[in-house]
Amino acid sequence: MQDRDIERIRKFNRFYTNLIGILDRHILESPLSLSEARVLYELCNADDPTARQIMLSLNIDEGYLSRIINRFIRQGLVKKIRSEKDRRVFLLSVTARGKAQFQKINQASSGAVQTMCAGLGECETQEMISMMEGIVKILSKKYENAQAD
Amino acid sequence: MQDRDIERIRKFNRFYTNLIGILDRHILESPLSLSEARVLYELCNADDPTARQIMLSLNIDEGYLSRIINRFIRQGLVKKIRSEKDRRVFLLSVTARGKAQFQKINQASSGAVQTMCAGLGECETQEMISMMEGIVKILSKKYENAQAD
DNA sequence: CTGAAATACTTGACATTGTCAAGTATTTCC
DNA sequence: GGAAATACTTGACAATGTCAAGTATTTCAG
Repeated sequence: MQDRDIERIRKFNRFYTNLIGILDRHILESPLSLSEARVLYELCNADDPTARQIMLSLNIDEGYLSRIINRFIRQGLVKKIRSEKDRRVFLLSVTARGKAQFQKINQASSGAVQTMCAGLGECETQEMISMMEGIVKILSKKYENAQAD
Repeated sequence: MQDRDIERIRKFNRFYTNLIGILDRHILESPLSLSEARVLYELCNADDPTARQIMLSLNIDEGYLSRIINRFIRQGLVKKIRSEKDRRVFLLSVTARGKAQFQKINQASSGAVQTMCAGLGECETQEMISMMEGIVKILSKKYENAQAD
């Protein structure tokens, strides 16, 4: 691959980093931080999640995560019950309130995406989405479940 | 735009956020933090940069930036001279040492991109790049100089 | 069966990163 | 000439993330 190609990719990366930064700022208007939002996302989308599992899939510090989860519990967003199979682990579940909070963030996030696309024509939008999916398809061969480098 | 479309875009955003996170971790092996690296990038790529200008283009806190720049000066990466035209502003310039540091980060960053693309065929790579540029083209109508939301 | 090692989570201490607001110097413009 | 605006700095602090040691439980080699 040529230097010129790398430069083009990096240019995209800079552009998209910036864009994601703008989108994320919308989410930060919620009572949750970015990391908290990601943890909640993970909790809502994994089945029978545990701290360890989230730590691995989010590649987040174990202690930091422990505090986030316990904050969620204090806020009534999440419950944990000790596993009967292995009493070291806690099975985590999102409460109704947690799900509501998640929905709120979700809607804010979707709203931000809509804002980002406002003004684009239907055709352009579809084109863009299929390019996004094309990129994922090409890159996900390597980065499917990549957490480390 | 349909909910389904938003979800597809958000999926890409999650994928790419994750990918950028992986790439950034390479840069963090340098002595500069991510923000510092971005400031240095900006300093190296703007002409006659000033703090204010960087603050605007990076959308970073003024005080925070001030400290980063003064740290750079202490480290001999940057020099500032008071503008004769307007003695409130400082004209910033990157020293040889600063440029060397920048090159180092640059190379690490390019290396990370290469790793990310390793294993892709020439054709796939070109396809991917043109999709990236297609996305930028579509979105940059709105987000050309977007800093705020 | 026992005890050393491994695993899951917690906690304290701390470093880094980022934010807010007040402060100084200079310039602009009525 | 002086109030308002601009460019930058500084202090105080909050948010975020990291490291390592600590507790409880389980696994597994001998």
